[in-house]
Amino acid sequence: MTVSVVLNGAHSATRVSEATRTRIVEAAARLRYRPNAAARGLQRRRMDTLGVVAAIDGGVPNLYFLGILNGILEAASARGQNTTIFSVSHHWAADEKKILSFCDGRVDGMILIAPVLSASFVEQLALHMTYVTVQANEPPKGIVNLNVDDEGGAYLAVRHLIEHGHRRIVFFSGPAEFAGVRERIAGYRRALREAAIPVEEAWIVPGGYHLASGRERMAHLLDTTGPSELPTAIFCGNDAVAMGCLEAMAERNLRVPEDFSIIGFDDTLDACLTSPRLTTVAQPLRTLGARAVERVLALIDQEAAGDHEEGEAGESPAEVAADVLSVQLVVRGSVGPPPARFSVIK
Amino acid sequence: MTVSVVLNGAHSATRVSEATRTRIVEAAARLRYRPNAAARGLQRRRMDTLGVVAAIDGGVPNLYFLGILNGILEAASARGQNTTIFSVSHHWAADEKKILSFCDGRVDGMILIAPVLSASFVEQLALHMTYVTVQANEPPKGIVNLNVDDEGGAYLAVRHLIEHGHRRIVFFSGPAEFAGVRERIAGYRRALREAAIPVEEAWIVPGGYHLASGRERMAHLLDTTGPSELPTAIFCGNDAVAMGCLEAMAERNLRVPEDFSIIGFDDTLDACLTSPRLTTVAQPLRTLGARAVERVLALIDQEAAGDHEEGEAGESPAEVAADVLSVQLVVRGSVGPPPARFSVIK
DNA sequence: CTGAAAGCGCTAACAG
DNA sequence: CTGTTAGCGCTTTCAG
Repeated sequence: MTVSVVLNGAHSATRVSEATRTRIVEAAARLRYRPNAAARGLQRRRMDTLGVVAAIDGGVPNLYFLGILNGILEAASARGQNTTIFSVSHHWAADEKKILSFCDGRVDGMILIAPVLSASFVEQLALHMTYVTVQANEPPKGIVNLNVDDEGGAYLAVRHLIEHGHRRIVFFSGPAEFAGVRERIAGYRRALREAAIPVEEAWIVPGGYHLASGRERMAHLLDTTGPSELPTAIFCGNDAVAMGCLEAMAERNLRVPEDFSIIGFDDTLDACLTSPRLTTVAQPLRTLGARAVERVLALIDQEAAGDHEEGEAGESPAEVAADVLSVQLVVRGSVGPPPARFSVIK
Repeated sequence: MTVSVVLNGAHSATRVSEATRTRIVEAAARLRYRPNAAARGLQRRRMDTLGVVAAIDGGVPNLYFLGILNGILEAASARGQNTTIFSVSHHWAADEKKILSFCDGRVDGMILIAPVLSASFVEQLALHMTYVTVQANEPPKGIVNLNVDDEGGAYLAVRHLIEHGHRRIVFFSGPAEFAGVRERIAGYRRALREAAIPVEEAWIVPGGYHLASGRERMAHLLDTTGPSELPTAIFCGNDAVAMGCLEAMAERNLRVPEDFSIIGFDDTLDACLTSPRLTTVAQPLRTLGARAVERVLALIDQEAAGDHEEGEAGESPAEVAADVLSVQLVVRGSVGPPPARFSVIK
């Protein structure tokens, strides 16, 4: 009907007389007319909705997720898109079917946050849904994966320590299967190598990315190492681990940064709540989310266009934003010079 | 077609022969058939999706929201519902139009989290959408509003302080227009009254619910009050404010709980990250979210049923779960006896 | 400039 | 037991 035309804003060539226009608008108001999203979606083959798939619920508030989500929400809303959240367990493999079941046209595209992907799943999902990943463990070939510069961040952190005179630096790393863990180790190695400090393999300590793990590793280190063998600084794989370290030290009346320097990773907001406030490497979480939105939307549009005119492909592959975002060192109060108990080796 | 019947699980009386059933299932698999949510929604008048409206983005990660969201996500998913998030600015009034525009059938119901509602908006929204609120500033008549026992929580907190021997207790309260602020003040008064401690009106200090406000209020208190006039304990309107207090004190080398006892409210997870860990009043955030889901869903079902058979109304108003959830005191390390500098007044 | 007609993918009622 | 029919509310040609 004419109604559709006027209610959706003038449709190009078709102009409507002012008389009927107001008549329609009034009627709509009187009838409390609301357009129906389902019907519109059915017709337009577009729901204007993005799906976010993430393992939100780690028992612990997932600040990391919240940061990205804020970026997504903001960007999506700015482009008139809704956002629906699919929360999965941390066992991605167990929830693959569930995710697939969301491929029923209720969202136009998906953003998978820090997914643990299997090759077969990637393939299946691609069949039914256009999607991008953020910090996937194994960036699947052919899928857009947004990432941060883990290697560079770790390098920055460790170099910061070295510049303060530290040479005995332990790295409390993360679970091997997680995204970015390998890269952070590489950055740690590079910084040491550059300073001609030999890498002590035993000082790269793997463990979980949670507070308890940080506390345990620190406690273990403190309890089993002779005073002269202790490191002077700890580079922690994330902020939670760093906070665990802080706790373990507090329990033993050790001070930061006087007795040990501590540096974290992520800059989730709890980093400024510790005492002393944590020096850490900030990830651009919001930007990550916003960028993810841009990228899926681009894919969706491209696909929609492709349906109509198969040509015009590869129109601007040069314009795509980089998929690796840079990180930033945030200097706060948890790093100082090495304690006097060690002579600073020149 | 028969297809619909078999793909949706046996439809009561209509049984399908095993032969055609497998034929259909196979064909579906071969064709990579996916049902279409929009079409189904259009027909069933039900999207199986809930909307969550909240002001998520306070610049600061909103742990409060995240807690509720987790509860919602879990409960919704358990009942086969999706969740889409509508993020609004903190100026609810400015976003009323936006919220209304989401009433287009894409969600079957809404949960408004800590909304600031105007009477006219409540009315309008009710016209187009079934919804419940969580901790609305002014629980609108006739709308389900979930709440926690703010009064009781404050009472618990202050009594805890009193039991430790404190009698000089300042309350760093919240913004007057926020939900629960009045109630917490009432709880504070009740606890004091019960202990026959006169209420010093100047000790109920209003202010924002953020860290900086806590720091400022504490600094101001410390800087403008003679030592003999100082309180021995601070009851903070939320955890962020408590953390601000902690910071202000740390800056002056004051210790907790030796010099002052501090108690918070919310138990957002950062409460255990402070040093000492914060004694606080825990809100059942997850439960709040889960309960909200139950309630909207019940309303939606009821409404859907009402369309068919107008009767049978008021079938079980007694069964509805209470709308006020109880809170719990979480004792950690930030409360101790009053400092020796004050004699404990009997 | 306006309205009639077709159809998006699905479900529900009803004949074969 | 199976297939046909008629919309759900909207958009989009395409004739009046």
